[in-house]
Amino acid sequence: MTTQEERDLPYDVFSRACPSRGTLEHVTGRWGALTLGALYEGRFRFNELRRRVDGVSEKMLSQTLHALERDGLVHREAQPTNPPRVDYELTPLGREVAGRLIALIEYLEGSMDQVLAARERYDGRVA
Amino acid sequence: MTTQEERDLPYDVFSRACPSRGTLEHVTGRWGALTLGALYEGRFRFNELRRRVDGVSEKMLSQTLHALERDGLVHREAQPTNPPRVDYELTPLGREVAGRLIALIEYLEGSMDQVLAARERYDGRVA
DNA sequence: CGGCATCCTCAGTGATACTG
DNA sequence: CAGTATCACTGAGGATGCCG
Repeated sequence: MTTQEERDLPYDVFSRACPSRGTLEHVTGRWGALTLGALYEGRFRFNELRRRVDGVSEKMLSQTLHALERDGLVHREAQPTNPPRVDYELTPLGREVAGRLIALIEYLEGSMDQVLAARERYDGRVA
Repeated sequence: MTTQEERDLPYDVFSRACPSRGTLEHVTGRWGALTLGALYEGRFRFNELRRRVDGVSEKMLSQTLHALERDGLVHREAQPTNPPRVDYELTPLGREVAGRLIALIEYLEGSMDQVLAARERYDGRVA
């Protein structure tokens, strides 16, 4: 078995100081994951995204998009028209990352029956 | 292209009310992701885990493990000895989930050069 | 429409102490 | 060793208002 110590990668997310941990949090964070998931479907304007990611506030979506853009996962394209039009889409890198995230999300969605059953068992034992 | 509306799954994480969103947050949350990642390597005792997940507090690790156990992703095995000995390991379901998470993490770790470069470009444009 | 600035709150988090 | 309990604090995040 490969232990963590043996991995010895340049960017080890298990280390507190590694920048990869920050990026992982942008990607997997509450709104990051959902935003990437939504963008995996295509290219969207700000308010379209906002509607797709149910519950996200304007501020958090804006903040999330900035973080992802800075990390090179999302491309922002603004047209200086009036009214302004801004489109967001994944970069090739973002697409790779989002793809893996989607695999996780879809597996989880498909396993919710198991999860819910486990919860009932757990709560039954504790209660 | 498959739009979100067309998916129409029983558990849609994009919906605010869906329980899958809660589980996704347990899995991808700050400590959840790292804990699952660590447990993917094998079976560990509480304090062993604590050392592997750099920076996690006792309280947060405990809380994280409880949430993952409740969701049926982690199995907890306590021996009523003295001193007490408790081992944690992934369930089969947890192993599937963690595997997909690992794929994401490792891709991200391997792409950090790109990410860091993107950040410099971004910061350069803004500054 | 697509934001940014501000204020405010409370839930997530860490530190500390204690227990079986 | 493997936690639980308590407290204090920070910052994530929501609400509101304004602007190009």
